[in-house]
Amino acid sequence: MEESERLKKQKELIEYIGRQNEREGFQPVPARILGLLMVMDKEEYTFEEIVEEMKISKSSVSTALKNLEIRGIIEYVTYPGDRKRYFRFFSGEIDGFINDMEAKMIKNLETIQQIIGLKKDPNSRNAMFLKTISTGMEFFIRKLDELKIEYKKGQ
Amino acid sequence: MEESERLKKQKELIEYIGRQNEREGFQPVPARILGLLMVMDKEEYTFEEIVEEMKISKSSVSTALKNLEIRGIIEYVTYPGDRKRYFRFFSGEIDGFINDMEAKMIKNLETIQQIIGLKKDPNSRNAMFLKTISTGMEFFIRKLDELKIEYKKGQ
DNA sequence: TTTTTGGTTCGCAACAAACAGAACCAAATA
DNA sequence: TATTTGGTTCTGTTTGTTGCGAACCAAAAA
Repeated sequence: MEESERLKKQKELIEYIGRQNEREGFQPVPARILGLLMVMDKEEYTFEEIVEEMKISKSSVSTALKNLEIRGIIEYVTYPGDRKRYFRFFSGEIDGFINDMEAKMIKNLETIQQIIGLKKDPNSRNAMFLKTISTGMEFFIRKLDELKIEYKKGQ
Repeated sequence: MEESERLKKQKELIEYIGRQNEREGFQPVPARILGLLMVMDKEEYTFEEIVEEMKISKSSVSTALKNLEIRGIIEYVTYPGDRKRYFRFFSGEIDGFINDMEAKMIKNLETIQQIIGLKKDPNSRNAMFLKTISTGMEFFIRKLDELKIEYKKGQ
């Protein structure tokens, strides 16, 4: 692939990732900055460089970076004798990814069990449905834990 | 637990589920209606009943119900000689839940692989990170498929 | 001490989302 | 045929979100 072609595709991918991230609850600006830091060949950007590259105001970039950092999605490093901060993508382990998923499932499971616990008739249509779902979720959560161990060993 | 106490807890749970659902991208009104249909002992509500119970305008209820139905989260039934529609929670199988999760993972995986494919230096920090994540995700996706089969057999 | 650098914070304007009210409509009933 | 029922659709208001510019600030450099 030609250089210019590759660059163009990278830019498109940033925009695509931006939209994906928006669906995950990110605001437009952080969503795209995250894309930038993941996709480009240059993997460490200063504040100023992000402002220029994305043509976003300083204030928005400032807010966005803080936001992403607090969430633990990016980090910054500094170099001796250089006051600038260099922002980069912070790769969580796959574990983090799976744990998030699991945490969500567990939260859902707890809610479902609360619903069941509050039903007058434990054999009502919804109660039965929810019990089935609950059992299934318990199964998958248990297995997910096993998989995490299996994966770690395999490494 | 006393009846009135139970009812109060159910109402609180509806509000809680409402907030949870909002985080998943639902608007406030559909989010809470869904809670209502899951939690209450009365498991089939007419349009009019929802309007009264939730104190929401007809227009909002109308939009919300359509919304929830299109997403396949609720359904309605009718009874002969009764023009009203009775809305109720539509329980997807646990499979649906897992499939959603898997679909998301696959989409993420594809994006990650695109990023890697567009890197100039395939050994850059981010490229290496992303490869690790990618491998991990492939492992979990594969295993998830196996688990689905195992679970079905077990039933 | 003054200026520059590398940002942060505040207030506001533009825009988008959410909801209510009212008008509307088709099917059933009187 | 006229009215009621069970909703739907349209429009305007309210509310919330986003992002900018400008003012600001602390640390470093001049």
